[in-house]
Amino acid sequence: MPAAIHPKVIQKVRDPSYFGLKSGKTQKQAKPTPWVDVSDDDSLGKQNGLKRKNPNNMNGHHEPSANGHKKKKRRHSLLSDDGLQHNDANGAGQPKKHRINGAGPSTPQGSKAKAIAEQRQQLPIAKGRDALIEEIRKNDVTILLGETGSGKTTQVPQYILESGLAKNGMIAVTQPRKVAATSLAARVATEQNVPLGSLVGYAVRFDEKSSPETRIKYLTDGMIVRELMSDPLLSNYSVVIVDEAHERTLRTDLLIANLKKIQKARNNPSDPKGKGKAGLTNPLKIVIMSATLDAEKFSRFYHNAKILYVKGRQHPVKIYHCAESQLDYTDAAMRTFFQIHTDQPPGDVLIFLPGQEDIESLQKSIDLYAKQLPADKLEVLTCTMFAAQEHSQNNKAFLPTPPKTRKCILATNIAETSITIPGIKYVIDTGKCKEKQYLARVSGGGFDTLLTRDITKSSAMQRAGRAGREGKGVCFRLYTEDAFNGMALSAEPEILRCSLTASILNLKTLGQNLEELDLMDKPDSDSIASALKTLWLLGALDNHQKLTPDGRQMALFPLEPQYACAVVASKGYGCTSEVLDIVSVLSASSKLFIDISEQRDAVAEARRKFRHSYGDHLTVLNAVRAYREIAASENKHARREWCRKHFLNERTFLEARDIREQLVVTCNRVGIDATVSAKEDEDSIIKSIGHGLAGNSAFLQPDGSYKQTMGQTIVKVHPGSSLCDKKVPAIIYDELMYTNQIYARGVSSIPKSFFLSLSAFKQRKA
DNA sequence: GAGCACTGC
Repeated sequence: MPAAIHPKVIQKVRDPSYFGLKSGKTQKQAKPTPWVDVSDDDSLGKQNGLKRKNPNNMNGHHEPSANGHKKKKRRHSLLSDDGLQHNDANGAGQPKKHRINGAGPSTPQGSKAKAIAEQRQQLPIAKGRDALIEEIRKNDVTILLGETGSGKTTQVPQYILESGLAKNGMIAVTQPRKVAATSLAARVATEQNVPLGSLVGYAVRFDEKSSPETRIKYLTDGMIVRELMSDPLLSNYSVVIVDEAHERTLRTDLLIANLKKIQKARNNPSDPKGKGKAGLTNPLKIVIMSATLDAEKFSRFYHNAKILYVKGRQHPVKIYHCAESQLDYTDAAMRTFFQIHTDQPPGDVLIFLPGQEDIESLQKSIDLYAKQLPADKLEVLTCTMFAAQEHSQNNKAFLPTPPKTRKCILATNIAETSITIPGIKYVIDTGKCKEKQYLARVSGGGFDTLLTRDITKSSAMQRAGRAGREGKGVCFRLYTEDAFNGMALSAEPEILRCSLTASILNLKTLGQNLEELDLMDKPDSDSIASALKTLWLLGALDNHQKLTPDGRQMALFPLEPQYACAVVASKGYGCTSEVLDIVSVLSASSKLFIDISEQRDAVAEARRKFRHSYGDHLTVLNAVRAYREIAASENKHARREWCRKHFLNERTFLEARDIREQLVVTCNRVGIDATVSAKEDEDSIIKSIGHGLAGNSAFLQPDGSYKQTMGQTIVKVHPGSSLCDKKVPAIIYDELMYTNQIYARGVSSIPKSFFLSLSAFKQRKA
């Protein structure tokens, strides 16, 4: 047995005959196929809602198989002569549904871009254009339920613009992700035949292309929530389109709640906060766009707003479920892959797995077995894809598949929404994902968990859909149909499973209290109490939960409140420059230190060069300083090489540089001199950070463990930390993460006496 | 002594 193989792989590897590969020649599998076909040939994927003929299928309160029957009847009763579906007979409690396909022609733009105009007209939504505009004209709030490929995100803003519905302001289209906002804006600018940034623009963090002529603006949900802080009525916009609302990101939820408030104020002339006070003459139109499932919930939230439905364009995907549940999903995935490989026509395979560890071990198993395939078979090329992996590695999945080869991509959720890989014909869905969940604890400040769990129905549908982007596809689910039916409909909204500290701080600057806000889903009181306590500890709120002057400053920084607090505190310690260096790296989206499992020793060796005896925060500072020195003297290529050699992620440095610039601007605004440097006074730097992380601290116990200062939890220093194995009297940490144990990550040593001075400091303030 | 899905300002 090859010595290089990871022990976990050996455990998973079986006799090749297990899936029908024997001594160089292929044969029908020895084992009966474990799959049960649940879709009939004429309506592929119907039961899973991938090719929905009935919009009501998507409300998902019933099991998919039962659903078709029950609701079909209702749908027919909704049909009327004008080609729209009216839902008048269904009682007041039910939201109204209209089908907008099949009405009215649309007007092509300009004669030059004829091809583009034709393309636009081909989109499923084009037929419903006039009906859609009419509904938006008549109603303050419209819910648009559009499937993948309907064209809603690019077309609806243009229809609204062309119809003159947004005469008095811009049309905002919000997106949860930056890439979506920028690329959609570029696409729509092309369709309008204008330069990007003129009539059509976008605004995302670090990047904005817009001008006074901009009428359609794509922006991230985070961006518009920030805008809310300086313009609480969003007076620049006359239409706000919330796209991908079903994802229920924290920021989308806050936006949706505020939009309700804003609309009431702006559309009601007698409201003192509305027309009169703000001098606004333009009422606000809201369009909520959702891909699946939760449309009725949005409708209920907005006083039973009408739901419009538009069909998508997606190739049929045939779905197979396992006959029995699988104990080992990586092993099942491997058997399924080779079944596809031996029995099915050419086409690339995408396997969804929960995390990096599974991906790497499965890749090894597949590669090992692929070598034993008979020569007349297609070659197997495996690619991996996960967030922590270098970009260049992730991008390999996009390269065209070489001739006589079948590509097998092993990916996490990254391939579910964020990235679309072309050429996928087969999807293997393990039914598992990892999800971060915040466990609020009023004492000790709560911690994150990151555990493998079952996916949701909408996630399963999304994964299957990845096989039908370019043609007919097949999806193999490594779980039974019963298991599918038992899955939750969609993921819990983010607001129910993350720390609310930052949101509460931001809302406070708007004079709002989260617990009083009319939210679609309200977080539990523990979560709110824990966040309020943290903000009080940071000195952002006083004893009456009122925003302090420091808190007002903290809210202006695009940082976690803990780090914003550290920046504000750094003014008193004279080390703002260094604190900015550290917090900008810590708030970058990817980690600075790269871990490559095969090169563990080399990684540890390289890391030693930056290691600081105080711990991880000053280790980061050392790395930043070293990079800055290299960057000053070396060219781009040498910089990249230096980063590679030291297992540092250069993209993190570059992103941190952008963040730092933004923080400097904020510092200047609130009167903090960002150039003040502590030079070698490292104690000051740690103390500044300590102000932010005072709630995240633990003392060494006589038995050598660390116990929280604010709670009873025993925490372990994460093995990736520079302080792992070191015993120091007191530590502060960036976060607690529960995986197998409760680990403190991003750990620094701090003098115990600091906490005494801190409480004195707090009393002085109170 | 052991491991980490994905976003956003």
